[in-house]
Amino acid sequence: MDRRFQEIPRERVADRIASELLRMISSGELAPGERLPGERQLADMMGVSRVSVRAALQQLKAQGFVTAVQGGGTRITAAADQLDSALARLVRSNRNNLHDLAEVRANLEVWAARRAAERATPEQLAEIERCFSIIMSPDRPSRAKAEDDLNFHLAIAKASNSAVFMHLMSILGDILEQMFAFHRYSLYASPADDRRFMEQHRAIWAAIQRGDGDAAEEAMREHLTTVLSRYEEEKEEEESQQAAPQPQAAARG
Amino acid sequence: MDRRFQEIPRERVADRIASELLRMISSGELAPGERLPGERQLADMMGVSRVSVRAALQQLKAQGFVTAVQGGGTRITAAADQLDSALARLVRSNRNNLHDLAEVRANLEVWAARRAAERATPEQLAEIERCFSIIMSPDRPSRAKAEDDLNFHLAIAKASNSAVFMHLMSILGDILEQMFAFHRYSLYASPADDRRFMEQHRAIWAAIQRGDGDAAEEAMREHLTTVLSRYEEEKEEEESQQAAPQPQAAARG
DNA sequence: GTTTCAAAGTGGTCATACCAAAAAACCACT
DNA sequence: AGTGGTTTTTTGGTATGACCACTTTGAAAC
Repeated sequence: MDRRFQEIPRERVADRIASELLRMISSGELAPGERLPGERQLADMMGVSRVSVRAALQQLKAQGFVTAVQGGGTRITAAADQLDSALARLVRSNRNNLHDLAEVRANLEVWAARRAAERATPEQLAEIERCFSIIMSPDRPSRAKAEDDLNFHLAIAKASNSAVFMHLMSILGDILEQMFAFHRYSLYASPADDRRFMEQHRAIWAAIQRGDGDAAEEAMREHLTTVLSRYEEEKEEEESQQAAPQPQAAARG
Repeated sequence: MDRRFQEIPRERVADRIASELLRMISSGELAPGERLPGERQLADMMGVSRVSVRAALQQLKAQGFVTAVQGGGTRITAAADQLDSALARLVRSNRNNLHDLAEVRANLEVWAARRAAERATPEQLAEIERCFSIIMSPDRPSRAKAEDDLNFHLAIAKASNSAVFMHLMSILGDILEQMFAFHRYSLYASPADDRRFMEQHRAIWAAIQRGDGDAAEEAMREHLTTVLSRYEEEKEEEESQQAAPQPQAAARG
């Protein structure tokens, strides 16, 4: 009962391993969806037995951080899987939600851009620059454009150094990707838009590179506003073709 | 290869054991505090290996249902006061994530304020006004302040008319509430702050009321910036004291 | 370029042994 | 009886090695 002599928390090996892995996850060192080394290799690297590694993984599995499939390896649970199929269902049930989701994501990305400008490590800056140079190179196949662009934004997201943000983004990102793929939205239509986007990307990168949080935030905001407006246009076109009622949004105006 | 007679997804032994034990616990067959049979005996009774029993117990331990102490046996944990969200665990594992989460939430709320100003229905406006009048009334018991304030923000969130946003907020809100309660953060400390918050709330409400999205966004941004800065101060204070007593719920359990 | 299929890799389970800590049994001695 | 110390037993924790079932992968065959 005497609190003065608190016992040493006899550190169990398995707990130690679990903590370490959890640290890697929460620090973003291990990204959602990423497959971590096999149990044998992990045990070897950490200098412990496979039993202990399994015990640690058992804990993390029970808490939903990782998902193991027999023969397939163990992966960091994509937050979307465990957190929110509900959100995906929500979006699928009402297309207006897709637009909301895109707006929400835009807001988060603006925040991430500022954080990246303020906190990115040299390595992360290098990665952003690499992605940037890719999307700025001319004559890249248009098929890869969307993916390259996504990588650029993803690099910035990682540079925000926020595990919370990364997990939220993985939720929103998965859903958005599904939805956009489903509806076959083709952004970046005109060459004019393309040039404009490139210019905006350059501004974002420049701001982050010189660590200017305000500028990064503003540049990202402008970029996403443009993107969203393009999406709006496509949406309106599509809706004019096939009538889609809009129940809510009783505008006052 | 006839899929019709495909076997049930091969239930893992450990999971089967865990389920059985959990059933006994939840049915009261195993009372809280009761010591359950040793791992060897358990394995023998169930006709499985001790490894599988241990894997099952590892899961239950990770979820807080049982507590094992070396040499002392494994006992049913009294009350499993566990909050279950992957994001919550993420935040609990690293306190820096809490701040990130608060910032993310702030960004979303700013967005919601604008939407509310632009799209709120008359009924929703009335609800916001009701909540507003409550938090503006003097001499309300300080115990209810936090809750009233939350209701005000919640009314605005609802007025954004976005299911996606509401869903995300419900996730973030739950976590933040639990985290703040756990760390015993007491915002709204000084009367000066209190007055300032009231003024900011008034500005937010005024902007929404007249349908001014820009002003609503700006007012909410300013408000949350203030709140976050207060949180920063408390965080620094606490960290300077360092000796945080940390009650029962610490991860080690 | 596909399809097929066997080898490699991975998680899941088992058996055995040993270690460390707690609990229980035992044994003095007062 | 009761107290304190010692020994023995029980219990959870870890290590090793082996095997199984499944997935992945890549080379062979088409």
